[in-house]
Amino acid sequence: MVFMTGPVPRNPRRTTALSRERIVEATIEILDTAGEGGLTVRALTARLSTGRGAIYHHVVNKDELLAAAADGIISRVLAEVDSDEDPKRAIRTLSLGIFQAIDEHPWVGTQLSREPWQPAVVRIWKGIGVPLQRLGVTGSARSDAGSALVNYILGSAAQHAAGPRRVPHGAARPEYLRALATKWTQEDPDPLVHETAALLREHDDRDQFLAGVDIFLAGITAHR
Amino acid sequence: MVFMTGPVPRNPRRTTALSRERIVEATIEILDTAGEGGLTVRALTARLSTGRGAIYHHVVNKDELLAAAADGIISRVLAEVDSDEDPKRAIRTLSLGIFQAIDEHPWVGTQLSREPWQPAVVRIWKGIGVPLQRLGVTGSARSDAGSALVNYILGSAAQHAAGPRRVPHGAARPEYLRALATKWTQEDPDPLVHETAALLREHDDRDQFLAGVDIFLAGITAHR
DNA sequence: ACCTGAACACCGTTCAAGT
DNA sequence: ACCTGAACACCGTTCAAGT
Repeated sequence: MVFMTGPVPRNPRRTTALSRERIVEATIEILDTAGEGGLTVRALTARLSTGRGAIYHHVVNKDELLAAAADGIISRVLAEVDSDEDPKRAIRTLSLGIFQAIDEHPWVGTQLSREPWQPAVVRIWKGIGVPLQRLGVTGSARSDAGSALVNYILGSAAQHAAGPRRVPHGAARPEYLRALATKWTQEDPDPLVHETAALLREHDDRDQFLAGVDIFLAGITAHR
Repeated sequence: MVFMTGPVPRNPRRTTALSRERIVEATIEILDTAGEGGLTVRALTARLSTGRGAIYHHVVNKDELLAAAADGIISRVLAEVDSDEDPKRAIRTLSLGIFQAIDEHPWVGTQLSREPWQPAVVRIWKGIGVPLQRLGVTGSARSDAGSALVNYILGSAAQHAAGPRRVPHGAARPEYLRALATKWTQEDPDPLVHETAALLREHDDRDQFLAGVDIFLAGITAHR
């Protein structure tokens, strides 16, 4: 005979105590595997084997959670950039690092466009500001140059995260781009659209992103 | 004595029939007055004096509604740009027009970053492509330049819509920027951060945006 | 102090029933 | 064909009750 004082709990109890770090870690795991739509307080508390209200003891709301998760990714990227490098090279390395991080974690691209003064974005401003200074750009010229670069990076990141990133580089990709190009040319007889559509078929997002960074660097130098 | 066959309907019946145009119009009105958070299917159908399911006869879902509303704003902006103008001037006019539209309708800034091939974004690509062509930029150089400019514009728009735009240019603004600058300098002893914070106090988002467009134009010319 | 999970006040979308 | 509004399957957040 079996004595039971209540229903068997569905989730085994945690072995480690809850903490902000553990919660953010689990948030990143869910975002990476299930995407932004998959991040719900219910999914998060299920994974952490805890009650729904528990996370509100460590974090004020879901927005703070997303900002903390994005900062977790971005701070790792920035930690890898060598600050002794040639300034232009440092800017290219930094930009590409952010681009690649967003390619791997598309939800970061969306998140960075949501709140300009969240920790991750301030980190990027600073990461761009240092090499610009070493490039000899000072005062309001540095503000302008920094703002231009940061907004370009964040804009490319968001567009890439929402679009081509979702299509793998494998078999499905050329098909997807061809369908898109066909749709454009059917809707619009303009030869400009036709030429753009043709280029779209063989373009690479990463290369195009880096070309944009170089246009910027050229403009900053010419501007002086 | 009064005969009633049922409860009095809470909303008076519409005088005009429902249509996609009327629905998009009402969507823009709600977004402008109540913001993105205020746009719910319930609020929309209440304003249109109809049942919740009615809009699904004209529109597939809420995403399509947001994309159509954004396209309504952007197409008006692009219609005003004079295509006979000097190409560089046309690019500045177009960029500023989009920036100002997003300053007035911040929800557009958020929406444009959500889906790269929505009608409003394709319209912007084309609007930038034409003057670039007239500037003598062709082939993959035009792809690169166009992508750089569009991503810069959309990135600036999203950041502006989410941030300083929310603070009016009146009395509250200097206070807000001073508080932000103070927060930065307290958290970080780096002199670079201090200098940036000082510049932040007196910076103007619109001017900084235009300075970025000029850096781009300089870079495109230098790049050639 | 920290955690639990039911309850609350919402969502977008569907669909049988009406006109 | 178009519309209605109840019903469905979710949300994020709160809070009394437990340990």
